[in-house]
Amino acid sequence: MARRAGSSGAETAEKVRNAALELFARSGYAAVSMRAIAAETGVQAGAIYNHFPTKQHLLHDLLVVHMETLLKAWEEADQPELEAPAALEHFVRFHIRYHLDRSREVFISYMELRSLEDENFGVIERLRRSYEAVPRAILERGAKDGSFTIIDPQITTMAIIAMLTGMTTWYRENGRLSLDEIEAIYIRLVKRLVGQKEED
Amino acid sequence: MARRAGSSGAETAEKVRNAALELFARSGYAAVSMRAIAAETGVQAGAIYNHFPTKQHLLHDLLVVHMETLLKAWEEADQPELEAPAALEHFVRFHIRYHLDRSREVFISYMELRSLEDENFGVIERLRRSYEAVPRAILERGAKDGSFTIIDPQITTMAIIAMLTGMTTWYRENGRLSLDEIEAIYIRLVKRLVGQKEED
Amino acid sequence: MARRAGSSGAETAEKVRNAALELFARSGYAAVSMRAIAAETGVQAGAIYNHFPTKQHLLHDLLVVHMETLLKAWEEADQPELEAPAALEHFVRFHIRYHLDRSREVFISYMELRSLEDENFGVIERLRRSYEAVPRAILERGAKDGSFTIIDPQITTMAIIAMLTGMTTWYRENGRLSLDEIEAIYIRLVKRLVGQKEED
Amino acid sequence: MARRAGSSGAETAEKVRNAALELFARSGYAAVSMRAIAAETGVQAGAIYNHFPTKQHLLHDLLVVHMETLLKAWEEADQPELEAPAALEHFVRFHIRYHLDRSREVFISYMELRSLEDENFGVIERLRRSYEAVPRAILERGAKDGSFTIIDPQITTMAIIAMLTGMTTWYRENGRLSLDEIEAIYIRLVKRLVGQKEED
DNA sequence: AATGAATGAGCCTTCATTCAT
DNA sequence: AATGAATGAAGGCTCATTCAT
Repeated sequence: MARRAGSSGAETAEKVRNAALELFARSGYAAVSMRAIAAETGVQAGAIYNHFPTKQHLLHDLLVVHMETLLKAWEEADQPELEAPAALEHFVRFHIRYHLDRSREVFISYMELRSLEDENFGVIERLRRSYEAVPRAILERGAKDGSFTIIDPQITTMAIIAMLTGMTTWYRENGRLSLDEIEAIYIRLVKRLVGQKEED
Repeated sequence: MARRAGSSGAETAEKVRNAALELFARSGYAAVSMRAIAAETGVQAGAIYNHFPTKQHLLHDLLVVHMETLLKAWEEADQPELEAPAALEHFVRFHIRYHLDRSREVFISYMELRSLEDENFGVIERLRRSYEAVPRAILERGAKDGSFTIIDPQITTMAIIAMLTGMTTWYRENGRLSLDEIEAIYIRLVKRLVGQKEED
Repeated sequence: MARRAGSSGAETAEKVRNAALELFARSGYAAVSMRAIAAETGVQAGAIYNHFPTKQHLLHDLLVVHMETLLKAWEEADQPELEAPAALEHFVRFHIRYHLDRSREVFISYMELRSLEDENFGVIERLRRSYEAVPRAILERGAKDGSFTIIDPQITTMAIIAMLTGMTTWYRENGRLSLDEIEAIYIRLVKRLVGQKEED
Repeated sequence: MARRAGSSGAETAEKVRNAALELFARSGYAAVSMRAIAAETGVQAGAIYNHFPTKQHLLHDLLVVHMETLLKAWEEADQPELEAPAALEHFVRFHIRYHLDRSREVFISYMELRSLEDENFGVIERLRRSYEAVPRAILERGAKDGSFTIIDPQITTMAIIAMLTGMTTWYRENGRLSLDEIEAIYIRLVKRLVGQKEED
């Protein structure tokens, strides 16, 4: 049998991307075989190669798309007119929601950097830096206008990102706290980190 | 030739453990072959099986030893008589130093949990919980005696650990800040997270 | 898009034949993929199957066409009225020129016989025998009329063909000797093989 | 099962070489799979890699060993004190006997040069030139001392080698002529090519 | 007549593991 | 306790071929 009626290229590529995302997140890039991805996608392994030239390209593609989507999502969410405190809160909300929706992407984009070959690694690394620049800029703005008392902008940025992203590790839909509650707590924790007085 | 003069069993086991640690940390469990570990150790692959029954056991062994050593190290470092604020500072220092010294163990103990088969997974997970109980207990002590204003002990614990451990990701020996400086910054950040007034 | 404007069926079949010829000669039948032939032709692999039912048919077609063209070319070149010595010289000239022009066909017709499935093999083998009969008949004619002193017609025939065909292995356009010079030398060598006195 | 009692490394390597030789000669390098070689050898495909790092190395090894054995065999057979005519006859006998004994090696050493990667190709090409230098030197010696009347030493050399080697293509043990008879015929043909008077 | 997507088999190679030595 | 050779299963990828479009 060749192509089944009704299947289209773009559709398969998307299904492959999804299957790979799920499996890479669950078991790690190296532990997932092309055959496993194919099985999850509902095609033979060879068919994947009509859409991605190598397994490495597939990972790269996943990571690039994730980072670019993240950056674009922020661009759209960004409200540049906000003062630093409101901007920071806005960013935290955005980051939590976005990363929870895409926990698999987040996970592999942190875990599988080492699985990328050199050149691909650089591309992703640069995109990631772009994203880290977002909270950092807010921190520096708040530091300048006196609304924050930052200890060290660079380290505080990394601390905030690590703290927020760590959430994807343990968050469960039916846990003790609702997402809204968790979000509220994290916002307060971040305010403390940047030395902003709490109103409550 | 069987055994090379001067090599003893325990010595080889240790060299294997070291090689595996290094390689797992660099490339991930699934991406590292027994042959690669053997090559790094200076023996043939078959020889590893005189010391570890399977690759999975080797990983398990590494993680158990790491977690147990960490717990034992804390037991020795622990100064139960300290008040909560001093105890927290003590813990932060301990955690940073210990984790920086063993960044490879830390890394794989976070990354390769998923590579563990079910039973082994449980063992490590329990040990990890034991360690997380340490800062959590300090937080709760400080909350009770009024020296901290904790928002949520559970989340704050996870936040602190994520924040501190994240450091292993970007710390470089010759970076902008010395280890002492970084440590001092992190201590201040942690104090903020627990709502402790800064003396300085 | 289906067919590109300006391309016609017969045209594509010819381009495929040419590409296959080139690639089979360079790398061998088994080492050349239909995709490679398609790429060289400027179409997708599937398109080849509109012109040749299988890869094996393509090879067969190439060899049959080559042998038939060769035989037909000889039929046209043949000058039956020539005496044996002149006929032999005529044949040598013909063989060298023809084989040099079609070195790729010659090469694969000698190399890829083994890649042919049984039935196809027989067809080509028979055509080849027909061609070998040409010099052999000349030799026997010359032997009978006393102009040659043949040691053994069969072996001498094979020796002449091997000798002449070997040329395609090392001949280079810009070598030490021109084609005319090489031809002259080979004619003299062949005359020696058949025991014909040299006039020069 | 690991190793079967009684099997040794060198033994297996030799069996692999033999199987590969046979199969490469019969079907060509590209058409023969490692599995096929393994099956013929009586091991699993993976076992071959204990002896040869890649399929390409296996081919290269086969060709190098063949050419070196050939050169060494000639060194031992060579009788430098012989006059050119006797030396040539000696060489022809040697070449025919040796090439008939090793027709598979001869065949692939001519056919599979193109299957060698560049560097490997160079090694074999050089060895081959060394061998071609042998008859050429004899021809030049005989030309100088007047026992031969060579038309062109280079081309005559190639012609002789092509003629003799072509024999491996059609020789059958139970053919019309015995090996001794064929040999005698070829010696006479070669003498004609070098312009030596026949005594008989 | 051509494309693009798919299949199912097969390829070279590597792997965890075993075992005679 | 180590080597070296082997197994059997898999892994990434390619291939000849098919077929809906």
